[in-house]
Amino acid sequence: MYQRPRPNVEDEAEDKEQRESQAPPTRPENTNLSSAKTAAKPAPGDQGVIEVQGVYIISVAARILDMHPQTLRKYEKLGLINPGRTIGMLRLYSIEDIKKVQLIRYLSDELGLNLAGVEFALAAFDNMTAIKQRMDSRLEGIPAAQQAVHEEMDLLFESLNLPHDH
Amino acid sequence: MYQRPRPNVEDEAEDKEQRESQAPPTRPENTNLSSAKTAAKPAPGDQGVIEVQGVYIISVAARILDMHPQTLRKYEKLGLINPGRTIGMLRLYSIEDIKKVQLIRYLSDELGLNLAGVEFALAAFDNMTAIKQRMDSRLEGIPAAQQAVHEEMDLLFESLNLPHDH
DNA sequence: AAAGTCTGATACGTGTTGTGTCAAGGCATG
DNA sequence: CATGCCTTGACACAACACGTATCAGACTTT
Repeated sequence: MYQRPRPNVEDEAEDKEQRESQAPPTRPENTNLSSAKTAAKPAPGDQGVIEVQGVYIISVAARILDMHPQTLRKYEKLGLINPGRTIGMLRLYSIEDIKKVQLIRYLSDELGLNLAGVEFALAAFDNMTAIKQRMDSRLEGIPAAQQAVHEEMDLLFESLNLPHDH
Repeated sequence: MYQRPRPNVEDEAEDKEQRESQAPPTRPENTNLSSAKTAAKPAPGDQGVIEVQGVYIISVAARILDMHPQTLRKYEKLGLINPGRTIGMLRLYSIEDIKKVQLIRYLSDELGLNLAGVEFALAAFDNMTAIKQRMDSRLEGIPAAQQAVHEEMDLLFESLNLPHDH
């Protein structure tokens, strides 16, 4: 019933990367817990290179979202989200991950989409965002055209009934 | 579970029209069967104004599509399709209606979307098509910009895994 | 008049979805 | 090292969605 994820418009560029999950997660090179578990403010000695702003393990993320941890694991298995990992393979949910789950819940609960539909919609958003940027850079020297494209693409996003962000 | 249809980007323009079904169908002014039922080629005396190319009653449409008539009625009740009517309120399926049902079936069977997802996808296609045209007309004097927008929007359509047409 | 369609309702089998639980093992921390 | 939370994988269950099917009573078409 479930299909492989749709071809992404960004594919021609980066190709060596993680292909929006679907492949089993791999152990990261360097991360450990002990600064996560609750909102991990950057350690005083940090050089600000990694810049972790808020990272939660699954139990905390589930409590924040008021969802079952198994649901989050299921979403990840289906490729809908892609949280980071500690060296010990613990899932680490960033603010963006949390927001994405909230978007998924909106699409599912409010619009009535099933998970295949959510996958489709997320891919559509990503592709629309990418295309918008591509058009923007292709119209570099023509500010009037950039303006028109911006306005119309924003209209398009609004027409898809999104809550606010993304 | 089901929401009202999303706001359409074309709304600001035509507003008196049929709002993509959802309202109960009304009796048309002038149509009768007798040239439909099988592919109705235009009668010899036709002035070519109406230009009916192929119109089928529900039983024939269901046979063509290899689907149950109840399924077609259900799609219409949900606002996914909007076939014409005879004066006697018999449904008349045009070639475009048939194609739309085939698209619905593709989205449902192949991509696994439920009907809410199909509604979302169809609305997305319509809005994308409308936005593309609006951008095109706004970029009238700038062929280079029109070219870029056309190419990128076509890319976007491709990325949504459509079969071919639409 | 016969055949087919209309609307509206009800029903049923199958599949999806969120949630829940279990087992066996690994990591973090006191 | 013991405790607690995490990991993966599997299985289960209630509620719901969907396509199909059927019925009744009225209307349309030929």
